Amino acid sequence: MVDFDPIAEAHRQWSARWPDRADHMTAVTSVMRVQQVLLSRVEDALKPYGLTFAAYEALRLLAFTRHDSLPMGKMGERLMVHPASVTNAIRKLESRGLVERNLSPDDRRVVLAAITPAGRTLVEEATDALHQADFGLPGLTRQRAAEVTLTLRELRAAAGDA
Amino acid sequence: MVDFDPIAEAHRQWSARWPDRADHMTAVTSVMRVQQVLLSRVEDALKPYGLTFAAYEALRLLAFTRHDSLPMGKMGERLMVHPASVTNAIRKLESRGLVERNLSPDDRRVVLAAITPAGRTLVEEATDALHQADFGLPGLTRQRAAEVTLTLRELRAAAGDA
DNA sequence: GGCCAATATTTGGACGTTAAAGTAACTACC
DNA sequence: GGTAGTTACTTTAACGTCCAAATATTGGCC
Repeated sequence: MVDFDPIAEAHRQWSARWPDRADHMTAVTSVMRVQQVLLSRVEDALKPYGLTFAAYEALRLLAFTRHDSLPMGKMGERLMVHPASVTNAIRKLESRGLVERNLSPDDRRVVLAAITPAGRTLVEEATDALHQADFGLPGLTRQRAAEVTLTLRELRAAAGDA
Repeated sequence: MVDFDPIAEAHRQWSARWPDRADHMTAVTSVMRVQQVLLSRVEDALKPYGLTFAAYEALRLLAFTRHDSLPMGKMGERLMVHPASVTNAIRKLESRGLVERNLSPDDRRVVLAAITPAGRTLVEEATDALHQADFGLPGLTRQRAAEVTLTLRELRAAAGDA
């Protein structure tokens, strides 16, 4: 616990000037902070495996895939990131031998990223670590986690996403 | 609405393998996504003023301050970011004449960042723009925004923050 | 068949964040 | 008073994200 919460303090400041706007501002600030803290927790758990969360997500996605490979573009869609971010993530994974890149035989514009056996082994270990860390949210019940997801889906909708 | 939600799809994948872990994973993923979308919306609104959200927050904080200035370290605490991030943000604002840096007369280790008249003018304009954009959350009621903040405070607590 | 538009990926640049190391200045204590 | 330790800030380096521009390949259409 902290004796001073900057978010609450900011809300106080806004309320004094724009009482009818403070709640939206604080909601946004809260999202930013939760993301920051959660990312930090998750990356702590992944550090022993030399993976960032972005790298982990890419690897995890490939491991889920039926044929262990996916076009770069599809990965960007699933991970909801810019194509350049996928290139960046896959390049590092490839240099560690966790992923391979091959041109698609059907369309040579397409690059297929495929997880290697080493990549599969690592991602399973890393997944165990994340499970043990409860994804940075120890103490949160399953049910509450599901409710949070619903609330955030509403927020995504309000922001024009999904 | 989108015809395919990557977060829901990911939840499906996790549920098939780790039914009792999927909810936490999805909650985390949702936070990351909401942050990404919200940041994008907010920065769209700030773009006409040449401000990023980080720069805006620094400027806004200084404008709230009694004497229009704050030590760099205090800014880092309030904004909940690393000292290096404050240095980075203030350097850019200073180069645009929106902020000044002065050594504290009391303690010459301390750098006081102070908002300039130009900075104050700009931050008020930018604040209006954010208000008009409802901080990227049009359609969300005040009440709902406040509820979201409470939920996120619970999440921060679960993650070990605040 | 041949040219133009659309699609897929990469490259380079700008920004934000953190961790770790370095510099300067203040404080405590013998 | 002089040395040791702490504190404040900056610098450097690594990573992630996005945008805009460049490259390559495919597909449509006259």
